[in-house]
Formats: sequence, structure tokens, C-alpha cells
Amino acid sequence: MERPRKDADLALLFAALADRTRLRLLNLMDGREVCVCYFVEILGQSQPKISRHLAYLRRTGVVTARREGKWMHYKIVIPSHPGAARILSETLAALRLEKSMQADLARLGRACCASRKLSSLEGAPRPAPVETITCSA
Amino acid sequence: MERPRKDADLALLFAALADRTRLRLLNLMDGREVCVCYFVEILGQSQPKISRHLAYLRRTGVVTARREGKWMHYKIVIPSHPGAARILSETLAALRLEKSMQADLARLGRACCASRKLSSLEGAPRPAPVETITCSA
DNA sequence: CATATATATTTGCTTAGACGTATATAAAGG
DNA sequence: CCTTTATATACGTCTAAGCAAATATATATG
Repeated sequence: MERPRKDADLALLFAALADRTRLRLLNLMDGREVCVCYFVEILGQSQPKISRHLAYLRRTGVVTARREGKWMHYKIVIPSHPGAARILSETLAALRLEKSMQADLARLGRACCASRKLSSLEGAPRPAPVETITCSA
Repeated sequence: MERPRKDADLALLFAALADRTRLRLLNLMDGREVCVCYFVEILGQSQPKISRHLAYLRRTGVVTARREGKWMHYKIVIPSHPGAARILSETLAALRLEKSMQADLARLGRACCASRKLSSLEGAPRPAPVETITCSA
């Protein structure tokens, strides 16, 4: 018996998108799989807070998680509902235009290159485009 | 001093869209201005409930209201934020594909043609495409 | 002005969800 | 095993927002 996948209910998707923190997380995951530790580092918010928002996104089917040793990687799931897929896609496109979202991505780039310098990210797996997931661990 | 128009904050738009009743209202307003009495009639829900959801949409700038005598007409406002405009547009397109939304529109069509037969809608102004607002009152 | 009609707002209650803090779990490495 | 590290969940609190029922406001009309 499948879970009720409430996939057709757009209201649920919108609820998932109706939070600034979750939008920032999704923007960081746009086109790449990202390890939780980067989210915490880049958003500068508490680990439980990040984790709760990721759980919310997971519950609503907007993202999936993959474990790799100690690390959890999250990535966006393209919704099977075509309308939802287009809305999510337009949302990501709109986020890309926002200054603060570009800043987040810049920090991700820097954190990624400097992860051995940042005490909190020593040895963390680097984020990579979804197509080519390589883990430095 | 302008109101802070929180226009750039997509999260607020998504919150406005994150409710089934509001999505039904928006679907009915897609391309036309609609009188509140039709919303009540078609959704079959209490007048205060409809009114509260319309107030929510108004507060978030998604719709505007126009008074015409006793009647209030609501219509969608295309957001000035281009990203928001596209998201709203995709949302309306997705709603158009839903069975239940099509049924609502069918009821609107019927209520409109039969408004003199329905005791609750006697004399109510007919909804019309935004371009050509004609009121039968 | 009094009444009826259309719509909006208030009140009181209930629930979802956001937050911080504390704690639990899972994996890796001694 | 015991500890450390990475992440998740539970708990208590607070606020937003949903609802129904009651009431207020605005307009038209007698």
C-alpha cells in the first residue's frame, strides 16, 4: 500500500514553499546535492532548525535525502505532477534572481573550496552537481 | 510613506496560495472579475469564511476589490514582481487542469446564466471577463 | 429614518508550525 | 565498548491562521 502521496494537492507544495528558510535551502539545492553541514554553515542558523525544515521538505516530497556515512545529502525531487514541477521550476528561477540567494550560493562556493580551512567543515563532503556526485570523504 | 509592500518576498505569495479555499477562489477569478455572492454560492461555504479568505488575498496583494453598490467584485492583480507573476500564472494554469476546479467554473457558468432562478442570487451582478465588465444590476 | 441585503469584522476556540533547548540516534574511530 | 561527529527528533512555548457563530458596516430602498 502506497503512502497517500498527496501529490496532486498544490496547496501542500505552496505550504512547503511558504517559508524563507526553506526557500534558501531549496535555492542551495538548485541543480546540486548538498550536505546538511553546508546548510548550517551557510544559513548561519541552528542545526536543529535546519534539520526540521529539511524534514518538512522531505515529508512533502520536495526533496530526498541520501546517507553517506555520517553525512546526509539532500536534493530536490522534480514533482511527478507536471503543474507542480513547473511551479517549482519557476520558483527556483525566481530565487536565482534574488541578491540574497546569490549571496548564499557564493558562500556555498567559498565554503566548498575552503572546507578544509573552516573548522566546522573539516572533512565534509563537497557539494557537487547532481549529475556527478563525488564525495571527498 | 509607502506601505512596505513586501512584494519581493515570495514566501508571502506562497502562504497566500497555500490554502485550498483560496486556490478555488483564485481559479474562479482567473481572467474575470467575480462578485462575492458567487463565491459563496459556488464554494458552498459560509459567507464569513469566504470573506476572510478574500481579505487574506487582498492583504497580500494578490487580488483587489471594487465596490459596486451593495456588491463587491474581486479580481486578480498581476504581481509587479516578475517572478511572482510567473509563479501565479503557472499556478492558475495548473488549477485549470484540475477536475474540481473545472467543476467550480462550470458552476460559475451555470449560476451566471441562471442567477434569476436562484433565490440567493436574484439580481446579483453577473461575472464578466475583466475587459468588459457589465453589471446587470 | 427604518429595514433589508451584501459583505466585513470580531470573538472564542483549536491546531499547525516556527523557535530554542535538550536529547536521541547513527556512523566512525579509537 | 566508549567517544566523537553529524544529524534527527522531542519538548515546551508562542504566534499565525483556520473555523463557526455573532455582530458590525455599507448601500439601497421604502
